[in-house]
Amino acid sequence: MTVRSARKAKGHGAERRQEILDAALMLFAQRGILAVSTRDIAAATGISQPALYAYFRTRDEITAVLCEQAFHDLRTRMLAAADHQLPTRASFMRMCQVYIDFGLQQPDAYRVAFMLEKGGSEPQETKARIIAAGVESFECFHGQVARFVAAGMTRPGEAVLLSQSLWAGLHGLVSLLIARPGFPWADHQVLISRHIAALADGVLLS
Amino acid sequence: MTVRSARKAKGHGAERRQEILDAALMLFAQRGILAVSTRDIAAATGISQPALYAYFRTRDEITAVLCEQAFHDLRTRMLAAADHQLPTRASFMRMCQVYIDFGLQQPDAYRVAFMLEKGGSEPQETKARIIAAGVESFECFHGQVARFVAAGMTRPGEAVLLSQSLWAGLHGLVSLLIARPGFPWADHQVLISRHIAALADGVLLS
DNA sequence: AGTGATAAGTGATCACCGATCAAATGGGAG
DNA sequence: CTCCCATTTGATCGGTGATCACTTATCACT
Repeated sequence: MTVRSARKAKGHGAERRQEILDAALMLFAQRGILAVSTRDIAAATGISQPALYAYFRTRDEITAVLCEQAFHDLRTRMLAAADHQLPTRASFMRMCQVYIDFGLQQPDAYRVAFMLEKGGSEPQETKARIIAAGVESFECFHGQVARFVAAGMTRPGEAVLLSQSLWAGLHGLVSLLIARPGFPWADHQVLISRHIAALADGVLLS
Repeated sequence: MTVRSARKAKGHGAERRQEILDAALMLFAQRGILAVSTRDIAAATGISQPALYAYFRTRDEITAVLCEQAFHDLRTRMLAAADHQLPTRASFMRMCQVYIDFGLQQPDAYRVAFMLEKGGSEPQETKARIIAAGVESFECFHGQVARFVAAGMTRPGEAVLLSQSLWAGLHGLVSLLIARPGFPWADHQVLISRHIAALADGVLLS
């Protein structure tokens, strides 16, 4: 009797799982999340469609895992950008820029986390994981904002209010640019700069 | 040969169409847009599912029409709120409040207009109508912002930049409150007030 | 090396979806 | 009363997510 059965078979266990995630990520970015079926993912991975369900309970769980990975990335970026930075207006704006860049570079993950329709059925546990990933990133974000509050640089108001308001301000631009790419936007660079400046004026003391 | 065939049959022509829209609106608000099928709408209207296609070419067209109606309402509200108002900071904040109230009161229409996933296929014409409804509302919004710009009350920058930035700021809070009702938000009233104040500080001259 | 247990993978299938079609229905015109 | 045709429908199509019993292939143990 072996203590642990290290069996791996064809799919090589976790490797197959990552192959599925890679194929799904590519297809999502290529055709849009809702336009990709489990059969598409299976075909791109090189396995049959039912085989997916050996690694993921539902289709939504695939998107959830991809979402978690993306938000882990966002957290890493925000912490890296803030590390050893004094709380100045410049670093405040840099933090905003990091958030916006993330959303525009990972539009699918961002969509899943913050813009998706509430599913009709009840994959509560899966959905909870997605929201938790977003919340975790927000809390990291809130931690950064709290530094500016502690430094006395912000307008009056509780830190959590300022954080949520600022977050909403950033999210608004990101989500609109993602959801409505065909809108006659002003030049993205200029618009983003002006928006960040407006947010800074709205949150920081002049 | 009659000049105009005023035939009306069972469905009484346009009345049936409105009945379908009413039933769909109720179901959308009740279960979420994606969780309502054409069979559900038909059953709630009291007709068979294929009968829907005599009034709407696709399911998406039903949501599009509901969306257009809702945005017509938003336009009406914004114009009513701004009528005969001098451009003051108070009226600026009132305009923001109207926009936010609309989004929170018509979350489904708002979702369709600004937060929906790009469909896999190509109902270009239907989608164009939805976007057009949103754009029309934005242009109305832009017209209001332009009044504050003309009055010299705003920070430097082109009017279109200020409008799009402000719109994004408002949209961010609305869309997040809609999409993530389970998030540990601060008190809505307080959060909205603080957010509007921040947007005013970011757009208007102090 | 041979064998049985078991994980991995599959074809077939289910219920449901949006959409379409030929056939049935029923109210107005002559 | 009869015909006409817009309206409505049951049946059906291809596609979806998910599940099932079954086959396949790998490993542990003799």
